[in-house]
Amino acid sequence: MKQANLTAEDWARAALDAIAQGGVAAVSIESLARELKVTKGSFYWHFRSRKALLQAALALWETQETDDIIAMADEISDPRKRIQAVFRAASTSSRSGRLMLALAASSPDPLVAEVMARVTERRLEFIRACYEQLVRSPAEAKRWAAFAYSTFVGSLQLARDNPDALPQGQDMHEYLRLCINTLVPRQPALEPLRKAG
Amino acid sequence: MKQANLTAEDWARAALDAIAQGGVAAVSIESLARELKVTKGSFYWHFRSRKALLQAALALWETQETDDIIAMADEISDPRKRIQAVFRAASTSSRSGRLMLALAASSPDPLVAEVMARVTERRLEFIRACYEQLVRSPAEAKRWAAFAYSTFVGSLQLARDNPDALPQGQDMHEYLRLCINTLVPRQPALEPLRKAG
DNA sequence: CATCGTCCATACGCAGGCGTATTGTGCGAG
DNA sequence: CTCGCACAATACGCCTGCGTATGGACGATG
Repeated sequence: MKQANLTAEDWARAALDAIAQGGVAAVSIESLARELKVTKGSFYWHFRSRKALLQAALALWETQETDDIIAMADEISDPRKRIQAVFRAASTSSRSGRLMLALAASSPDPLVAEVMARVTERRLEFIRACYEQLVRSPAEAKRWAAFAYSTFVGSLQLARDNPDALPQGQDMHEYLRLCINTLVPRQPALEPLRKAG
Repeated sequence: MKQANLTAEDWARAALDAIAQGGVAAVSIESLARELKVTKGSFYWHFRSRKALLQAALALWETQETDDIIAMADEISDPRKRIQAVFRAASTSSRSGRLMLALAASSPDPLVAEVMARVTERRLEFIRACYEQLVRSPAEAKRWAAFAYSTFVGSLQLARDNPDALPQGQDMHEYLRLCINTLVPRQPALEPLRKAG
């Protein structure tokens, strides 16, 4: 009937679920034990401490996240389509977004901060590389990458906290199209004019 | 030498500081008391419970935030300059940004969720009204508003967690200019072409 | 000086979480 | 069968935080 023996990864996955739902602070050994229908005795056989559990959960998240997204996007050669694919992929998985936002929110925790910094760095670098083929200078590519990533993260947050603010259904597609079209320059040398203000 | 008697607002302000630094979970009466050099006895004279403190802090934040920003921006008549002003204002105050992100991260808490939803709603409505004068249809205005607000929130988060990702110093101005120029259509009827992909 | 209200300190009970120590249970190997 | 090991339950001490109860300290007021 039931899976008799738990593994360390089972605990790590449960921890990620808890994080997605209530943040890192919600990762308590005893509450996870209740959810897994066991007691602390089980936990302390698999892990030395709560800190070790968090490290395992973060490691699991890091590999999952990077593997899934980078692998998926690396198969697309056209840089424009690659950016679009990343955008669309991340806009669909709700849990993945919640998880990432919850982790980003726990940046005071140095354990989390280190992993988050590394993951964000890798994602930004990926996007930046896409833009390198679309704009004139490396500095421009960096700016566009930060711009696009910011929009992406912010949209996730808006979708989580104010779902009514993001147009739903058919209009959602229009919204995505607007973002993508705006964030992906059409000619290699296109950048907005500089006479604003 | 010292302000002998604390007020309820002193406690609320301290709570906001704690939230900005460690999230809502970091608001503990006893730690705040330590910081304020008093004991719990003081707190429970001013407030009935921790929940009451959070409510007061949230109320304080809501009025401060809306008053400051809306009042500042309402004096600018040109919708383009108004959007730019909001963007620039929010990009400068570090504490304000941290605070907002910390609150957004605590959306599971229904107390926080309600306030956040209301504040975000008001801000989005403000931006949407600006765009109404810049684009053709109301639906477009809503999309642009969500787009711009997402970029804004995401930039805050990037600035907090990966300050190196956002170009610093002089390049920071370039980044802001890129975002603003891209996010503020120059002619009333301008929207990106629809033949992408 | 006596008294009262305001503001805070002290002391307590209680709950929940971390980590440890000890004990139990099932199962494969010999 | 029994022995040993992987896995889990139980019980404990400790800390931290919430909330309460009660007792000052101190200034205003009469």
